Amino acid sequence: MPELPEVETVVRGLRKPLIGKKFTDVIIHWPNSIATGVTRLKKDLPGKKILSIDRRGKYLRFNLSDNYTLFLHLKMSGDLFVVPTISDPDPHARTIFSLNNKHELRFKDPRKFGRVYLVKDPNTVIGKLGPEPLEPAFKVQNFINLFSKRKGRLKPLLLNQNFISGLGNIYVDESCFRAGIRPARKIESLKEVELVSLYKAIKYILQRAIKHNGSSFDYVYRGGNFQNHFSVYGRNGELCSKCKNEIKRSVLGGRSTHYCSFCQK
DNA sequence: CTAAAATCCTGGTGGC
DNA sequence: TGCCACCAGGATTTTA
Repeated sequence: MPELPEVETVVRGLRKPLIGKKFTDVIIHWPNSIATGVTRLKKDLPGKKILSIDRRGKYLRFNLSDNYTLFLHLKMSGDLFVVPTISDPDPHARTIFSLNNKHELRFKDPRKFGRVYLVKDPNTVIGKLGPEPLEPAFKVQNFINLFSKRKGRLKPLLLNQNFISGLGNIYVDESCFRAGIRPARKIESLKEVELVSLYKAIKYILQRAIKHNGSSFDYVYRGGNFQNHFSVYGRNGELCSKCKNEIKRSVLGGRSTHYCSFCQK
């Protein structure tokens, strides 16, 4: 489900209720989601204190005491809530992290694609991720350099987390629209001036989406409203806001793709 | 090599 | 109302 702006929004919301708390237990309703093993998680997590929470790509990272790191990936339908232990049970809560203050962190995930990792070495989880698009150190020249020797279509490359981290289906389509580039463009055909505008578009779209607390959908609503500002995503059949031609939909890399065939070259 | 398709899953929607 | 095909914000693996 969530891409960089949604994960960032979740992280910001979890800091206040979680930092300084300790895990006391973990209840696992879907063992397949525990990527680093049910036994290890049950044994090693209780007693660990949450020192800080941040994000790397689409992974939430909990920095714990004793140099442990807990990573959560929400995949398509995951979400996280901190609620009192006495709250009504949630049928979609696949993993429940008990805390030492009569509250618990619930990993809600209807589609069960989400994953939990508890590790000592963070690189085993995030070691291969590409650069963070919003890091100040990530300059336009760094972005341009990424494209050398790359082949194929633009969109699948931007979705590759080892190329650049954090982008997903929505924000790739929106960024391509803003840059005036078709998602299906061949990498080799991209001019430097186009990569510059793509770089700017990605930063602009992600920052603006974070300001709106990300995007919400019917079945995963978390308060964000950037879905009301989509230019092309999910708007196939509607008219382009810039040129009034029809927004098209195609399938690229197995993903639904939205673009304006007039504005995007 | 690239690229599409299948896979992991549930749930909502729209057509008939 | 029921049934069914299809769709979904991700990412990896298999097949062509």
